[in-house]
Amino acid sequence: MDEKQAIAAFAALSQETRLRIVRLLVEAGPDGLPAGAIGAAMDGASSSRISFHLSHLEQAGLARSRREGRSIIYSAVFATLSELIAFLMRDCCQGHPEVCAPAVAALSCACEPKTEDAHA
Amino acid sequence: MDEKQAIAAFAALSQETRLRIVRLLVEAGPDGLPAGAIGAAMDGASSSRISFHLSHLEQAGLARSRREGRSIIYSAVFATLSELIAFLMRDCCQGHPEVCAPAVAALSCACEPKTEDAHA
DNA sequence: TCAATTTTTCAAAAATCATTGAGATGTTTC
DNA sequence: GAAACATCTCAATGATTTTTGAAAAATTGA
Repeated sequence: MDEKQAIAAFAALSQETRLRIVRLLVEAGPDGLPAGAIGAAMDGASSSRISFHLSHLEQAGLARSRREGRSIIYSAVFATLSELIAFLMRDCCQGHPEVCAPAVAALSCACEPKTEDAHA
Repeated sequence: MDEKQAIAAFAALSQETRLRIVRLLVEAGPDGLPAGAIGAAMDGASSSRISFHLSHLEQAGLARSRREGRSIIYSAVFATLSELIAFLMRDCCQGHPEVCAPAVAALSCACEPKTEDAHA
């Protein structure tokens, strides 16, 4: 991930509705959710507003879409999220392990850092 | 770090000049750099422009300032960067270890994830 | 084919953000 | 105290982003 992509991703995540959509899509997993359901989850925001934010997220590489019947299903692009975390760590760790280490340690989710020779 | 803080941090990082300033400050370490030196490093941007971006970063908790003689020295707030990474991981990992694990593995910086019982 | 459903597109209005330049503030040196 | 230095504040301007509402496209079912 280069600087441009990172900036686009940060911009996409710096808006309340979009950040909430991303969280929703991450929860939803690879199957994703139809645009309508996403809108309903966002205080029933107008369809054009949701469409705007969804295409913004897609533009930033954080979501992808596929048509299924008359619905359009959006799902999170986990690779981009992963790359964004890596970007942030690369940028922030330069000689400062005290930045990354706590973040990794604070990780109370299902992620187990692969400790077997993880120096890519 | 709550949603509001995360949004502020993402917004701060989603602007080229600010992202570059953050990188510079991270490189500079805890000693930081005077505003003038930061401006000089940014293609010699005008002082008011740099001041605007620096106070934006300070507002977002990503930088702090102290006066030293006639200079004002800015330095990175590593804790916020760390929390932002943790926020992103928390959000993105929910049941999806394949997101975090590669990011952690891709970590080619000096950060060694503390593997001794790091389940805080 | 017609009507209903789902979502997008588009243009206009509103809101927010970035840059500029002038002037103000605090600090040091003489 | 005056001059020089480093940075900030403020108002004006321009640029970008967000929201809204109306209309258009794609799909399904009768």
